[in-house]
Amino acid sequence: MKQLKDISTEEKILDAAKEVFMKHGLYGARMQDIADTAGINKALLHYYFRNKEKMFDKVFDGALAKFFEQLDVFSNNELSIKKQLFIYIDNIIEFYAEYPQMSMFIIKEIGNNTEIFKEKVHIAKKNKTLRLIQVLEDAMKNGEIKKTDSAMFMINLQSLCSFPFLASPMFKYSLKAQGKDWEKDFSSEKLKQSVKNFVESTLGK
Amino acid sequence: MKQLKDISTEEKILDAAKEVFMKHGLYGARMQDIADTAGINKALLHYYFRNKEKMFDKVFDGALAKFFEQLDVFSNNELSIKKQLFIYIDNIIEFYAEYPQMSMFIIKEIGNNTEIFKEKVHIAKKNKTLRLIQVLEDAMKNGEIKKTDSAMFMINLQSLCSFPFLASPMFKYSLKAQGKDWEKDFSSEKLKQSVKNFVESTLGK
DNA sequence: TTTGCAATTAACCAAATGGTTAAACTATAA
DNA sequence: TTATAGTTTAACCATTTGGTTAATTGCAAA
Repeated sequence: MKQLKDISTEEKILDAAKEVFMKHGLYGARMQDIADTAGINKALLHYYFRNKEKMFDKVFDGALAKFFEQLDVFSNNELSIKKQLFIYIDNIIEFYAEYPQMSMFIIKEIGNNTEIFKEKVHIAKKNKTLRLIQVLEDAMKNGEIKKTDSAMFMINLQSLCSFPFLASPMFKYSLKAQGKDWEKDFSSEKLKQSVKNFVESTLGK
Repeated sequence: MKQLKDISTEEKILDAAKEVFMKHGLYGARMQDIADTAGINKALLHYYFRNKEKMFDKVFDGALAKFFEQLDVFSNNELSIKKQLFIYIDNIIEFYAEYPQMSMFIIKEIGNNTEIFKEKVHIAKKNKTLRLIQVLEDAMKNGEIKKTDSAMFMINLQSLCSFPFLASPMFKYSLKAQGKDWEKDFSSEKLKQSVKNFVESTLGK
């Protein structure tokens, strides 16, 4: 029972920390806010995690690990490149639907401290090596897909998948002003289809 | 000379405020940081702008006005819809190249306080009414362009144009890890072309 | 030169914030 | 029941932060 309660409190804190850090970032997040969100005394935060930065690291590392998990698809050489891309699109969009603030979170922290990020990514990636661009260029040479600027393709792909979630407050507002309804006009499924269309028209033969 | 100096100091403060607010947002920005960046005493900030929020408003209102300026193209009915879109793409990408943090800035503030944002937008838009979606749907009915989900098209378009600038720290890092160089592989011109290709293949007949 | 007013600064204040500590509580093993 | 160890809390501390104030500087009109 003791063990169970321990985990529960630590869990409560981590959940609250995730929420608050995602919203405000390391810099803007307030310890009291996290404590209130978790429904516990502020001192407990320091009891479980020595200080703000250590707590932030825990949250950030978890986020990063989940982020890199999505890239595993491209290690599967048995699938065609397009199949791999389609699976990746499904996964990454579902991931962003669950953690809409994730890309902003990562972008901000990467910008604030490139060196530490480099180290963290190294750990999160473990032995995995991501070579999406290489995989793409190989497939282009094979004639498996149309030739195109591989780096720009990757940028476009990431843009299409993550921005809608990041910017949903803006889109909600903008669509409403034009007599549309975000909840009706947007869904993860629609976005998946739309991104796949983009891939098809860019790479498909 | 007095008048000129006044403007110069106020200008210095606004430039510094823009820089710091863009980087950290209202919540995370520090008045001392702004003062240091402007190279003046902190008290001067309160001398020219009563307080932090008022100063933030000035910066935010300016940003918002510039943002909405880009939408003027769609009021020009003499150009074909595709021409309008191409001009918009050129303008908005150049805008983001100059203010890379702008969309994150707007998104964050819209999310934090929808009501105030609504009011600000109302002022920034003035008499302009934006009906990009309506314009698109009309052109589809005319047979001027291919039929597609207009809301999703708008979302995709915004994603492609603004995310690369937002996420440039991430892309820089990611490309480097794959043996590529962001400075070489990415340029506003390349992005413009890429987005235009997207428009062409989505709407073109 | 002197006067007067706007611009600028150093020093200060109250509130907020990250962090600490000692006491109190809780559950379990003896 | 009691001793013990882990858990939780209220009260506190030092620093930071937004904001104020009174004094100083600079400059233009008299």
